[in-house]
Amino acid sequence: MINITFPDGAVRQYEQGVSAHQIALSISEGLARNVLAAEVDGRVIDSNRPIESDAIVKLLTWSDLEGKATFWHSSAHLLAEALEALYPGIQFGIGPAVETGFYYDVDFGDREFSSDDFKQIEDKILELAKSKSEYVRQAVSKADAITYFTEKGDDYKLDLIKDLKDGSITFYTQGNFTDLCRGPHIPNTGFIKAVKLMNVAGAYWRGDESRKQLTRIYGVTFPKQSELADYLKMLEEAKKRDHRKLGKELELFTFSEKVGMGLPLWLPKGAALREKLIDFLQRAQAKSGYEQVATPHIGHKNLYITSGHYEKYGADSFQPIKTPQEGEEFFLKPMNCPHHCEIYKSKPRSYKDLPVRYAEFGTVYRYEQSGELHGLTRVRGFTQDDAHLFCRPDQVKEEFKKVIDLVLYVFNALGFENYTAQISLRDPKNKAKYIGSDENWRLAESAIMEAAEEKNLSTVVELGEAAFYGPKLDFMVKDALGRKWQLGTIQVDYNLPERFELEYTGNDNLKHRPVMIHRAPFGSLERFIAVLIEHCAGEFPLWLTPEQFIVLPISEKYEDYAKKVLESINNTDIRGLIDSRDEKIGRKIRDAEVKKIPYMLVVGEKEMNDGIVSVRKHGQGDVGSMTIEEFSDQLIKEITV
RNA sequence: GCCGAUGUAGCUCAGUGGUAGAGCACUUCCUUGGUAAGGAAGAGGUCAUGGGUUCAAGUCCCAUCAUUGGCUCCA
Repeated sequence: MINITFPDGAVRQYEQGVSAHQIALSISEGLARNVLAAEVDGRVIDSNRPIESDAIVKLLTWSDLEGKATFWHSSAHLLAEALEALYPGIQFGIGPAVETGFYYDVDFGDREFSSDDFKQIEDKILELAKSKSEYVRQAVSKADAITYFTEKGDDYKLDLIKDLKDGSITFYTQGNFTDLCRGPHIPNTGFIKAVKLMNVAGAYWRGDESRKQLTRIYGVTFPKQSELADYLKMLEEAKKRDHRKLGKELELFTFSEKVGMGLPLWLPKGAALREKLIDFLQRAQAKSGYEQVATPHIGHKNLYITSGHYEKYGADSFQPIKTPQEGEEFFLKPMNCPHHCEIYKSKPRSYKDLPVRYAEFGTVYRYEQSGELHGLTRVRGFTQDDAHLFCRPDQVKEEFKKVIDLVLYVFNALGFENYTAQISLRDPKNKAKYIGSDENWRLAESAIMEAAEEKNLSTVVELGEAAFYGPKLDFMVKDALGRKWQLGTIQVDYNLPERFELEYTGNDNLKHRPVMIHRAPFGSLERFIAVLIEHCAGEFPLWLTPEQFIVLPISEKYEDYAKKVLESINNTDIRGLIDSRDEKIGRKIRDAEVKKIPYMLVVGEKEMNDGIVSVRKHGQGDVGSMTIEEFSDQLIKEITV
């Protein structure tokens, strides 16, 4: 007998070699029907694999992340079986589960393939699923594996096997399809009740741009038809929040082919939003000892040679602007740091002066590949809420912690709760990619880790994600479609001070090198606003909304009173407008609701006589009447909270 | 940059090789109203651009540009 410990701590005894399925069956038949796989001592295995010794066992169902992943991985195999049945002779790359669903990379050879073929494949998948074929695991020798895929003619699988150790190779077979696979899998294909192929995309074999591009087919499956329906509905809802759609509808920004791709044009309401965000952050920064600076949009080539950016990005950037006479070359500024370094250098510094904090809403230009551009989240011209802190080595951690506080203040004020913090460190196996000494990197990396820990941030550490000049701490937020975006960033930099030969005089009367910290709580205004739009579905916090209230006169006769209301409320902190169109009140209300204007003030005979306004709140309806002053006071109060 | 999809009025979109369409928005007129769309008329188009096939192309083919879903990239 062996002891099986459950997640709740309960321990039960079973025969040696018992399977997760049998364990489930001993608890209830319903559970057994739903078990997809099992986590045994932290490792996920098939539910029919024998458990030979004492173990901690978690039965995995659809409600577990690992259960879903197993389900989708098995679905990928089923997709492959369907594809092979429909298009004999095609070759397969890899087919893993992803965050939502799965994909399979396929080499169709000369065959054309497009999403028009989805229906046929989906039908085939459902047909195969109905046969309830078991997923059968089989350990094979490396030689046998090679023989099998050589006969089958699948070069990609052979490429994968090449890197595998003999004795660790397993095949999984369901129906007529056998795949090289570590597993685990669900018991049989019958669990898969609903399928939807989502899209088709190109993907390089092993993610390498120089290798062949395969056709990647994305899909998602569910154990119930209704879950698929819910999922599709959720996607529809998410689409409604897309910042590109809302940006257009709310007249925040636009793009013009003539101006150029990836270069956003801010419309009046969008520009107002930007101004408010800038003002908000500048106030917070002023309190934290930042000073505003301003620098030009271009910089001399030598500036970027000094900074190292020319060597690293020169060829992949916007190409230089040349002067007609002297043959000088200037680059559009891709970042503000070199300029700020020169500002630091403009006079001698004492240790008593540090830290120095230079902030600038600096617009920068980067040549992003055309395929990377995406709404406001990836653009070629954008404004960073940039600042550079120059401090003594002993001040790094303290400054870092202050910046973390500032970022969290911003997130809190704008209602971002679901962020993750990522510490990006150097790839220890590829040190050539980075500028700077090992010692400097070690110092920088430990400063970030310690500051994050002392601020109780929950972080994930990613190796190889650091910038070439230093490690960083990034704050990531998810958009409406579940895509992760990096917002705030804090980066320690021991390299630029070196390259620019920045120094300060210490209390020992010797020259010392300051440490530089780059930081941007928003990341960029463009990306931040994009994520903000999706986060709040276009219903911004009242203080940020470009149009906070609208006066709706019942008819032309009350136009003058409406103007009086507008003028007595409008001040620098509150902005409103009048809808003086020749339309009925119902129509004006509808249009104001669609525009998501927070407050609607209906004025007619009654209001004019009593000097009041009838207030309607967006999404809530009529909230009663009050005097103009009462409304104004309430608004100011709401904005300052 | 690569693979796929898309491109028709300001917006959202119909359009089956044979005279370019709808709804909303816009302009004018009627209407002067009480909490989510009052009525009528009008104006608005090089069907992304450039080639080709055809008696005839928004429609079929090719190229280019842009948008878009991914891949690679993101100082």
